[in-house]
Amino acid sequence: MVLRMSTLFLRTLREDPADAEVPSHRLLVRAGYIRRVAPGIFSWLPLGYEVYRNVERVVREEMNRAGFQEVHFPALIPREPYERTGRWTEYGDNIFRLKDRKGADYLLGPTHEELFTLLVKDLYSSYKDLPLWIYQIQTKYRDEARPRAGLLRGREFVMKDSYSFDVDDAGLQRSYEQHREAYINTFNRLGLHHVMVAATSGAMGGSASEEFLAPCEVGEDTFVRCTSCDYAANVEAVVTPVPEKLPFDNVPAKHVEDTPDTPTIETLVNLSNRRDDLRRPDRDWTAADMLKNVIVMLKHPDGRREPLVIGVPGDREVDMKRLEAQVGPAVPEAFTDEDFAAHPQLVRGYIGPQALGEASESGIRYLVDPRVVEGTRWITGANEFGRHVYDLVAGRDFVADGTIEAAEVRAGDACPQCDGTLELARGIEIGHIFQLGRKYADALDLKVLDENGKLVTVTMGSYGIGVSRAVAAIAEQSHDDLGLIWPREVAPADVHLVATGKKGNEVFDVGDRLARELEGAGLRVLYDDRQGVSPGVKFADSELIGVPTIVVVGRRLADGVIEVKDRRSGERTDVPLEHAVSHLTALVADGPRIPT
RNA sequence: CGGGCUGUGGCGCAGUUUGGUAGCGCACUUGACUGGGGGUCAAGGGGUCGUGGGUUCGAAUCCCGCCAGCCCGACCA
Repeated sequence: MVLRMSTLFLRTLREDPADAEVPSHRLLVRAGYIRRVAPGIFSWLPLGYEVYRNVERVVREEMNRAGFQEVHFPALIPREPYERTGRWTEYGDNIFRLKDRKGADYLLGPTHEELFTLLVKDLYSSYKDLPLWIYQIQTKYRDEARPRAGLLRGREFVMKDSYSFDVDDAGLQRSYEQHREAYINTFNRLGLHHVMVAATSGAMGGSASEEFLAPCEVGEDTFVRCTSCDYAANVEAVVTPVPEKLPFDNVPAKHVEDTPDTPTIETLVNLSNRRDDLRRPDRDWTAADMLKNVIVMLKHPDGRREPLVIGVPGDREVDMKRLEAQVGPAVPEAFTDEDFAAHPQLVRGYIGPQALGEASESGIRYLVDPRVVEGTRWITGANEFGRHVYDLVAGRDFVADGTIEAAEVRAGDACPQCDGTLELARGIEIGHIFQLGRKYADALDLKVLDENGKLVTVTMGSYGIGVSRAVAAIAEQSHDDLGLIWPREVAPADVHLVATGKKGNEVFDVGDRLARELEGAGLRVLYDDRQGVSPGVKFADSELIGVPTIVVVGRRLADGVIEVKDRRSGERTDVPLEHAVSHLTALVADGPRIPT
């Protein structure tokens, strides 16, 4: 393959597009890989489509190698299957809906669990047919409230989604692990740095799930990793290590105090340390000694509204995303003035555990952070305006209805697996693997006969890789001030051949011949054969476009050499013209050839 | 859905405060020069100034409405 820049459908931009903020978006547009059509919707230009297809090819090859079979579903789907699983409603505004001429409802598929499940149900009915692993590479549609960052969060995007079908949990576990393995291989080949983190399964339902995140500042997901062991988790899924219970024999009995003008934790801490009658003898009180009780209103899918109070140490906020992950499918909403009016026992700013709990008079569910273990000693609201209670001991003076992982996670928090501490980082979600279990099989009645002739519900896994997003993730991880730097496997060409010299100069004849010879040797060549374009422009374009190897046929041709530059390191090597083909062939030997 | 910002040629922007009939850089066309880091000169082509209404002799500019886009947040396998 030789792409000649004199005729290539390409226009590079000298300046950044105004609507692009993140590096991948900026550079992909500037280098002429993609163009925006509408928010979150893009067209691929020739160079971009080369890269896209390379990513797709790697994903496909790795899936096939791991034993998955490729199928292909429509993107335009009738309402009925999604109605049966409840997702026609659950997805809300996030799906594109449309009607056909008869007025029947259709949607553009946001994901395809339903169709896969129904297809398997259509064809299979015996345990002998399982396990089954099938996948597709499909354009997906989601009407995102706010598409952003170019290809990173689009409304139309390409995803590889696969599904495993097993008779039992042990089978699902094997399928899941097989998938994890295939994903690691895939991302390694794509040159994507990635971490696997424990995740919550969110709206997909199911139990175990892990995400593959490409660490990167513009990533939308925050995750933690341990600085000394291999623990890593999405913040939503971080587990707080439960401290040992404390003895409380020496803690004074609880006592209620007047604490005027202490609407915030900070003012309460200050007052407690200032007043002799409240001061702690051994050390100062800190925010971590305060038990902060945050009230929210849970809205359940059936419309029911339920108040919930969450108790967290006063030095931490409640992280709404973590809370949502815990209470799903219910959605936490703010507790309004009317809600307070309806619950007079709750005094805003002075809520304390004594009035809480399902067994209490209020009957309001009270969940605490795992750090609030038996024996811990707290200052907290007295359920009266302007008053707090001191030396309130968990397990002695109050009992919560349970614990909840809703407190914010901070760098330096303890690792749940070892003695180490956690650090925070951001990443782009490039893959997600789920053990779905029987949610969809139940809803769609997918059963097979087991070896005893008994009907059993199939258990499923669902697995996704964002193919178009991966293009952006690679660009995000692999660029510099001058432009993109593609890993060889996905680069739009193996070598970027630049001929530079006066119009009609022999460099163009040599360039033409070299391009043909490289093509003959199986290399993919991007050839800058433009005449009358200054060398500066050509060099700048070659760096912007980001092909890993840049070959210059120019001034040094007089000495019988061409220059070979490594885009990433910037290293240059002079190579005698007669060795050019063998040198370059060896250089890209590890990379892909023209697919046969 | 809330907050902020922005809509002027393909791209990036000035012009709006103070109304006078649209400009700069890049890109594009033609010619000449130049030929190793986005080069120079000359001549060109291309714009419903987001949109609808209003004020005015006259509106990119002032007033009212609407639409769209971007960023932050909410939301989101």
